[in-house]
Amino acid sequence: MSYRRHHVVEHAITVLDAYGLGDLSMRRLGAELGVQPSALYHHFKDKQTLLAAVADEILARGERPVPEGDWPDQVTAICAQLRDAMLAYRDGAELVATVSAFGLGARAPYDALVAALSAGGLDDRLVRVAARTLLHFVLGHAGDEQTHLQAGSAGAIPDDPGDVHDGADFAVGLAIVVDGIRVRAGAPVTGGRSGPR
Amino acid sequence: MSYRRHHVVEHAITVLDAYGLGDLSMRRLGAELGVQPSALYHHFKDKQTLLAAVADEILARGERPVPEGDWPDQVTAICAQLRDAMLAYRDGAELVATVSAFGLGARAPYDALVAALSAGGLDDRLVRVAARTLLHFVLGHAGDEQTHLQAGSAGAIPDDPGDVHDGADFAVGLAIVVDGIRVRAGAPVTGGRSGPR
DNA sequence: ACCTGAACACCGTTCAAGT
DNA sequence: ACCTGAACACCGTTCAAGT
Repeated sequence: MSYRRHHVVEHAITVLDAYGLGDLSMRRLGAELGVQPSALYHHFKDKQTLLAAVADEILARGERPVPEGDWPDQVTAICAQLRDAMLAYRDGAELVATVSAFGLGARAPYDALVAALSAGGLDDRLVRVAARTLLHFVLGHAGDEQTHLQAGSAGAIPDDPGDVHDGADFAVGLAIVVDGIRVRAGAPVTGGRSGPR
Repeated sequence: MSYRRHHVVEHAITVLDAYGLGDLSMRRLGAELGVQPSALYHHFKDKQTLLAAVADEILARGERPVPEGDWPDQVTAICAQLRDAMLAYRDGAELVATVSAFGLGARAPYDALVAALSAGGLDDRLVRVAARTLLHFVLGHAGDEQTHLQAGSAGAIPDDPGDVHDGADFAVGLAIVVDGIRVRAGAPVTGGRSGPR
């Protein structure tokens, strides 16, 4: 819809990536587009709605085809894609988390997870709980990663618990959740090494 | 420290619970305490620091002794306590999530989880990743619950994916994560039913 | 140590009016 | 349909000065 509306979303992403979520204001956005702030309210009912559109666009830009395979492979791929999409822009994870906390945007990843889990034959209740649990992990972990990533290239960060936060940590955390779902689905647990102790 | 500082935190919790995080401003807090907003900066270096103190106080108020038992029992109890503490005050989950995203507060639950997992004999790397994964699940789920809980007693909420969000969903999600940790630790998976399919 | 008063540099949102 | 101009009701933070 509306060439102008899409243009606003695109420029909002530019501002977000350059200055961060805290500096993404309606006034600033209007000014940079050469328009009064009030003009933006012709395209978006409020700031939340604009942010939801921005989040959805960021997620859409990161979209990759879901690979062939069983549900654990697909779920892993969807989660990795979601993480990559959020980390691709400054404060991307915080933005998506904010927006989805209000129940506004970021439905695509949820729907993709539900589709993969359902096709895997899990029952509906488990599908819903598992999809949300995966999402909570990915959003939370990506938020942590981004905080620590951006702390390196900017202001100080306090003590910090947990330390590492690289791709390897993400893979381990994700494997924990996927294995947990496997167990609950009654599937054999193939991924985990089964005996350091 | 400082009788006055603690008094400010206590009143901030009152305001939070009555009007929500969006209405918890330095100016309003000052006004209700019969003090200029600038006076608050004698006790807290900025708003983030005040919010971190508020979050920590809310978590402290929800503290319960960790029960005897093996690590899965202890971890489950710690997570349930954390959830209850956040749900006890309006916007409690959102507040704790915000604050811990900045790496400022909410270290107590993380430390408690690390202690329980370490005592369970898991290796250090797994302990850290597992603790964060549990935290992401609990914060995310509690945030969802609170959004839907408060949507009932106030403004409208859009479509909503995932639906249920009661204590039972929390238990299932938590069991998924705990089982996943069990698998990775090489422990026998006792909790899950092992065969609807 | 704790607080006041005043200022600085901002916000989101609404609304009549214009083209 | 899309935008302007002006206003309303706010923000967080700093800082000299007071007691």
